[in-house]
Amino acid sequence: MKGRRRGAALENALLDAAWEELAERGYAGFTMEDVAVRAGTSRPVLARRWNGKAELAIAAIRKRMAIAPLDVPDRGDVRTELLEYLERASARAREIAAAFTLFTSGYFQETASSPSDLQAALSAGETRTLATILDRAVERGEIDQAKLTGAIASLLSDLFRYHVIMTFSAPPDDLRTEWVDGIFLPLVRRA
Amino acid sequence: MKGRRRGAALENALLDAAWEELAERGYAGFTMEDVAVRAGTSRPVLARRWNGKAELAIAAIRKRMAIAPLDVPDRGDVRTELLEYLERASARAREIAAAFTLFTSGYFQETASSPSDLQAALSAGETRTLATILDRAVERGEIDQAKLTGAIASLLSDLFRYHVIMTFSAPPDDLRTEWVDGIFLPLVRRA
DNA sequence: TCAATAAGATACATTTATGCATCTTGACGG
DNA sequence: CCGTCAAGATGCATAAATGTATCTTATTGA
Repeated sequence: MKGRRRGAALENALLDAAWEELAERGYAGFTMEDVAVRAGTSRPVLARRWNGKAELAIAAIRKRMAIAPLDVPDRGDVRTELLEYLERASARAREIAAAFTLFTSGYFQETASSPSDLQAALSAGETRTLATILDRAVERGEIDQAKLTGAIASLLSDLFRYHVIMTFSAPPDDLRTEWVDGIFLPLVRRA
Repeated sequence: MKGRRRGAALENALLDAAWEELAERGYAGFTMEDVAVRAGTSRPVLARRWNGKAELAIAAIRKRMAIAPLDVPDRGDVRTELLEYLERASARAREIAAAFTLFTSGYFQETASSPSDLQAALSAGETRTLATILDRAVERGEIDQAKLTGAIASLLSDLFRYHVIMTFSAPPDDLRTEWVDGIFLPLVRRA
């Protein structure tokens, strides 16, 4: 027996339990009951804090996303920064996959939103980070502004997310390197 | 009153109704009851043919995928063939999105498969089509075999599917053209 | 030390989807 | 023309999940 938890300590334990359930079973198999059991408590405790499973799931994902900030500092070199960006994003692969099951599993049918809204809602910081890296690279003269069309500017994050969504896991190191050296940089490098 | 349907005619009507439900609500909101009502019949008629909603949904998607074959004939030019490939694939956007909601909404948790199995199961023909186009292009000497790494060879279909999954709609014409002319061909063109 | 508050347990009603059993009736084949 | 079989309707039992009300008890703060 380790006593009775209260306030923030309890809430953290509840969100952690919710996250583990989400990561293991996806939003489809996500139930308040299972979360309560895993957290060693009962449903009313959850019901007092969140209205329904959707709210709980979002709160759990948000907390988890906040753990690993995605900002990449200026390293003086695009390639280094892009690889670092992909590496950090990879640490969030399971969070992204979990968030995705949320949107395709009925949440979006209530809010009438499509999964791309997830991009705006949860990974706003992610795309901003990439944009910042590319802006710096343009300033340095490493890449050509004119070659940065919309499709190309989002190419790396698109490839990354597609991989995560399809495999439910992070892209391996060598694949990330291939994206950067074999695809992205050749397309935008200054002539 | 248009009389009582039987056999194959009835089965087609059931699968069509199931497909419309899937496309409208996604797998999460997909119920046998709703399908039966839409088809103008009752649940036992469905239960006699399929065991559960997963089987029914898969049958509906399969039937739908079979409508528009994806083979692209030899046009003598890669660019033409790639654009045609993307155009035909676009006609299937809703099918792909619907299939995807199926896999992320609980079906895969029963079968312990990840969404990439969907790729293998449902769009095997799709990737084969692209591979065929690229093989022809290599033979013609239009693109460089050595440049066709794994990530690049699947680049177009990856971009296409990512777009479909995120927006639940087909990529517009100009975006497809940008993928081909602005991204893919520059990467693989013979020096 | 004690009162207030919230954690935790338990029980009940409700909702939603499903499987199955039964029964009537319409359509097709011999 | 009629018998057979399946379509279609209806009802019931079940299972899973949720919301909520109630009650006990541990913990915190005055």
